[in-house]
Amino acid sequence: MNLGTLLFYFAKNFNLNFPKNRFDMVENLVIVESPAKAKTIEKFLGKDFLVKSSFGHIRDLEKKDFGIDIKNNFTPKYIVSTDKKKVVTELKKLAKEAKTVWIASDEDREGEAIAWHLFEVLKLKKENTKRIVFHEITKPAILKAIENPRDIDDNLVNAQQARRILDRLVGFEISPVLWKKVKPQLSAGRVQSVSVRLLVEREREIIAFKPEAYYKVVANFFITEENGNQKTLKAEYPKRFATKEEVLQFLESCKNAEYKVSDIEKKPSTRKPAAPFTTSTLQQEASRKLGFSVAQTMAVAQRLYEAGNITYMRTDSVNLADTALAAAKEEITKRHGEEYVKIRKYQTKNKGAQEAHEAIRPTYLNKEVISGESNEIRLYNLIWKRTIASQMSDAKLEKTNIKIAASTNGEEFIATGEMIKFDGFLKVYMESTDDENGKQEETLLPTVKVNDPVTEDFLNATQNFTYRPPRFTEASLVKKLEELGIGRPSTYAPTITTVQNRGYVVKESRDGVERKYEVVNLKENNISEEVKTQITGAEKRKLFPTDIGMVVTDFLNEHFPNVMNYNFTADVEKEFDDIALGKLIWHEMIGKFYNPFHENVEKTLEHSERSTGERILGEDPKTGKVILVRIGRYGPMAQLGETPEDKEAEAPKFASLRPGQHLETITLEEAIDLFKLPRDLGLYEDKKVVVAIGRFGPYVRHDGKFASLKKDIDDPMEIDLPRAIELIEEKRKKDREKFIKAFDEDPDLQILNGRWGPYISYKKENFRLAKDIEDPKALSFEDCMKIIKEGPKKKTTKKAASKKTTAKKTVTKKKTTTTKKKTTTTKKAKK
DNA sequence: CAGTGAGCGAGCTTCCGCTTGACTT
Repeated sequence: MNLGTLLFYFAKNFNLNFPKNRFDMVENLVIVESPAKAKTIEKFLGKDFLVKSSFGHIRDLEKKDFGIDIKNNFTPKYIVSTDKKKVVTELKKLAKEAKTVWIASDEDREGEAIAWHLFEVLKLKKENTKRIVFHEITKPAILKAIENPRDIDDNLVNAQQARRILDRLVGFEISPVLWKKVKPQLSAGRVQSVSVRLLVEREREIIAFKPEAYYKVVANFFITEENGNQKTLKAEYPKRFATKEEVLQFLESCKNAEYKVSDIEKKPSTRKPAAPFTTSTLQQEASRKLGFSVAQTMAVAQRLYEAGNITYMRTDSVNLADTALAAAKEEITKRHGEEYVKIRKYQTKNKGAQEAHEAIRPTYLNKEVISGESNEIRLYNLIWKRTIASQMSDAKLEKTNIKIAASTNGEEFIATGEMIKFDGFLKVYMESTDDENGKQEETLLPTVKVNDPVTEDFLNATQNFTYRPPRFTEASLVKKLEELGIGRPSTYAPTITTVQNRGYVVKESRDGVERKYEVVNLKENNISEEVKTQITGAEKRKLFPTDIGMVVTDFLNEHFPNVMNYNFTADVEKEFDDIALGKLIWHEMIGKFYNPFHENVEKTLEHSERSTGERILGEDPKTGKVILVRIGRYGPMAQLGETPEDKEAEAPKFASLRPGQHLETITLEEAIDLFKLPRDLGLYEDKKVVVAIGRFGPYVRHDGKFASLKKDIDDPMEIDLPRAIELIEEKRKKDREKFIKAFDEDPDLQILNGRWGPYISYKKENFRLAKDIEDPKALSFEDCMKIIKEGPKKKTTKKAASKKTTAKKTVTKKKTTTTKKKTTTTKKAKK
């Protein structure tokens, strides 16, 4: 070790641990939940306080035997989570040395439980342990908290234990029922199952929806203002027509009409700014305005939080600290003037809210722009605007209706416009809506008086269709869950991931379909008709329930209606509140739920049928055999012929459903088509060419080799022999190019061309070539062996882990997808 | 990488909430 490294080593340790851990005994140890919070608080408290974090919960129920002694008043068995052992050891040591331990976990049910677990696990003593709480990370709030310590609230802790145990019981008792009755590896839970139910019910409403046509009439007028300016005025006829006959009749009655302004109405109105962000509203707005997924929003917000730019991002509170209110007032006054300031205290409307934190806001409101990655800048900007706007004056608007009457039939058209009299908060921020069609635009109306004449330009009646209920986006599902009081800020994003991982839900974009609509015009007393086309039903990044999601939901609805009830969470929350108040004993509450629940589980296991979502579509016209669809071992499938009782009989034929086909909507004709494959196309080079659909989509097979059909270009039902030969030849060419070099020294060693460029293949392991290698053909045998030896060491352990039995295949698959996700986030972080 | 859908049985899966840390096909 040279002098430089020694000095560095010394300096590093001196700064971090030296004064507090080694020489001076720690006077005060403060434990919070989040490390970023610890850093901030340490600054406020000064030298006598060491602030550490528990990284959330440190213990959880054991997984074996539910971690609950059911027969013994549901006594929980907790164990320190493996990833928390290190933290616990460190905290234990520090707590032993400290004179006073301050437990400053959040002031809510979970926070109180964390405090209690810490007390138990760290073997703290009552005399020198103090429980403190604060809702905002400001110096006055922290100092005030230190002055007002209290004891751990056992009732609140019990409420949390009841919550935890209930969730474990529900999840771990119902999931195994699904493994037996539907499919292994499935899951059910108080939150996830209801989330899927929302999607399933909405999907069925959409399937059942029949659009109804109606006609809307719009008129375009010319008008000359007093100063001589000619303006156009667009007005709508307030009534809708159901049929074209009525439209024609109405337009006929408008022929030769003269028009004049018959009435002007002016209505003042005000608009208020939206409350500061909570987790759920941030996710919604970031989705609407920035196109973020909820997970993405949380990841970006986490980075902003860790950099000290915003307050905590998992919160259900709309409250702002007084210091923030004062800063907002100052900022707004400075930027826009005093008349734009209106300090407001918002109150949460959500019943389940626990409000342990502040709303999400910039730490320093005078910082309008931060430095960082582009998504961080954008999200911060959104938070800054929303926070500032929340403390600004109402916008004052004036809504104007101008009515225009036709001389022939006395009917009136209405032109509406909105004028902003005072912009107020609109100067900074405008909340978006989920409404897909209703994009309103500010329209400025011309200046007119009653009885002013107007001239007709044209009238047109456009055929419209009633719109089906919208599908959920991630963010709108979160909004709905929050309204129902289901889930917490820390679980919204993970819940959406879970239901997708279980295969209950997919997030997809789907193309719309063309639809024709009619337009009837009246211009210069001539009625003409035209037919136009529009695209309808297109979806962008929406959540769709899968067939398995639907089957599981139906099964759970039938057998566990109590848990699937949208009010279940709200109802048990009331009881948790009573436990927290000391009015109810937690294990009695759990017992009351559990006994009938468990009986139901047993009954279901014993008596209920296996659930496959089977639907009989009809008969195959060729063979007369039944055609049905159901969920099979490998997913949704169609079956031709009964499952035979005795083994002598002819076995049924099977075919997987194609992407986009669903158990509930597939027609008999579509199912019959599925059995038209495999198709024999003929001979090529004296060998059969067959087209079929496999696990990876449609393909042609020839001479033992496979070539995929081109997506969106080739149709397995239509493809002919010449095209198939084209694909086979293309595949052959690709295979030839794949091979770069082999070696006489060792036949196991090859250089190949892959999807990610050239790579070395050696005994079934692949090694990437460094980017600076220009000509892989020039590599010698020794060069390759060197690359193999220097290849990533960790990889071997990874490989070993994934080389388990085939039964584990799905598990390893899941693992690789999560690691993929992780790498993309780290990549982003680096940028 | 490519036509699976039977049945047996071992051993596994699974919940919600609180936090952050990770390593390459």
